[in-house]
Amino acid sequence: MDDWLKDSTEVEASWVTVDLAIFTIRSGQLMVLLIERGVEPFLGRPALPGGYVQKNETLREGALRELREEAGIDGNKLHLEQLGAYGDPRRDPRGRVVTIAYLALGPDLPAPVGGTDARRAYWAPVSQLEGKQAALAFDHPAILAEALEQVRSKLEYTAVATAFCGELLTLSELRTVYEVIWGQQLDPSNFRRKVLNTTGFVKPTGDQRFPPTGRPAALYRRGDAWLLNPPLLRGAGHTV
Amino acid sequence: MDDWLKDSTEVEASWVTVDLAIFTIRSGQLMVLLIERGVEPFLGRPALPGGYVQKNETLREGALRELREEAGIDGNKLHLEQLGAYGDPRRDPRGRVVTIAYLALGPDLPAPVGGTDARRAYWAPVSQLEGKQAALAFDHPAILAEALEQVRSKLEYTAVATAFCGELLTLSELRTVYEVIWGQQLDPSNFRRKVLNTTGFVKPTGDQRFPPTGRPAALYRRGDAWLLNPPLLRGAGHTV
DNA sequence: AGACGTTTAAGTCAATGTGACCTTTAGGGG
DNA sequence: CCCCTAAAGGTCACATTGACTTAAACGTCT
Repeated sequence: MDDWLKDSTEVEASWVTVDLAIFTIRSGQLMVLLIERGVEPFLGRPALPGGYVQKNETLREGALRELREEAGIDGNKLHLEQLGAYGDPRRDPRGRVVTIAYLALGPDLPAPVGGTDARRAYWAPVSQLEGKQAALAFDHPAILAEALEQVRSKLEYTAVATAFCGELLTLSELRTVYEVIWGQQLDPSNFRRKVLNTTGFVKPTGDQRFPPTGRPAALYRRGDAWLLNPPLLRGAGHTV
Repeated sequence: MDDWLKDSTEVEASWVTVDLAIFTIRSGQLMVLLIERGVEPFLGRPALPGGYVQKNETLREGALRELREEAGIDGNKLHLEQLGAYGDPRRDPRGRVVTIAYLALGPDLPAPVGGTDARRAYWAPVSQLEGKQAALAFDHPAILAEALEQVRSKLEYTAVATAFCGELLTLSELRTVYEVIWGQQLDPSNFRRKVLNTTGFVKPTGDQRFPPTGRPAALYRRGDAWLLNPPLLRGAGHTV
């Protein structure tokens, strides 16, 4: 890169990486995808998957590539949005590394495979990680915390909850997403009323799904609306 | 920086900058601070203020420094939050430049002075910029658009509106912030009821302010609450 | 001093949304 | 056929909202 770009000796080039906070719901728990680092620094420590942004790719393309390489996940199937940039000069012992964190949400995803820089990849329950600041490498505890708050908050104001469900979903499934992520029970009847009265949240397909026991559930598809108006607030009420 | 960092020849170092979308309200209009570029590329074109992140400073510290250098504004007085990272490899003709956009909001700020890379700095009414995609340099039209949507949305769910007011504020001032940014009139009486019923939005001081005409207005201070529960939604209703 | 204009403050009321709870419906299995 | 279970649909008191009206507290003008 040309040196005339710099207008001060205090400026230096940086490495730019993307890190991914990938969430899914498995066996009734909110899970985040972690890797065990196969290279220094933090060799052997758990971390969020990620890697260097390459030449000629956008940040989002880099995130999609790492999603495929490190987690073996096809990014077209899930929701991907930028979370923010983390650039504390001391966040990486190797030097100035600015990372762009991405948030990815998907339905029950396949068991991941290890990638290039990772010994192995696995789903970790979020409940076991919260509070344990020391576990993850780099500033990944902070990134994970912000990602979690982002998810919990976006459930209220957007239809992002459908990203955790498959193409066809029942209202029970959707309600379970909220219950797992908010850690609080919701009234099934009121939830149904709220969702169906919010235009564009879900649209009926006419089909049904037959659970092992109980009345069959109507199947829905994601609607066109993204912002929920009015929002679906997590009130203090009804924590069982 | 050590070369062993790179794990692929496809990886390259990047320049990292911060760009600022600084908003204030002046003469009943939402204004954004623009500079006229004094260097290539886009020489002479209007742009958001910004510059390179220096060694040993965090991204936020870089944003605060640019705020001071390019706009002559003390960052301690205003609200500063990160908006997101923009890293399309074609966004800067000089090469790979990843910029971290920051959003800054403040009460009626002083007339700005030009800085190092800027011929001059000035407040531009947002209403004159919206839609005119060609005016701003780089991808700053997109950054400005996202910043605006962020502000409009955050007014609903957070107490960020107080950032546009001074330390002491009246409910009319606060309502005007909403009206200017949303471009829609609000019912004074209902607005008052909503704000005062939201615990922690504002707290009374006991003092009064005497306008040139009319009944004196009670003075309030910012409250402790950041998230508004329930939110203050901009319904379709009451557009004058 | 008193009437007036202006702005803040407070009150009314119908319509709507919410939380808690109950009843009915439609399956599968003993 | 009855029981269990989960979905679907309904009830009702209560809180919130939007539109509107009324009262209070200034400065100013006559």
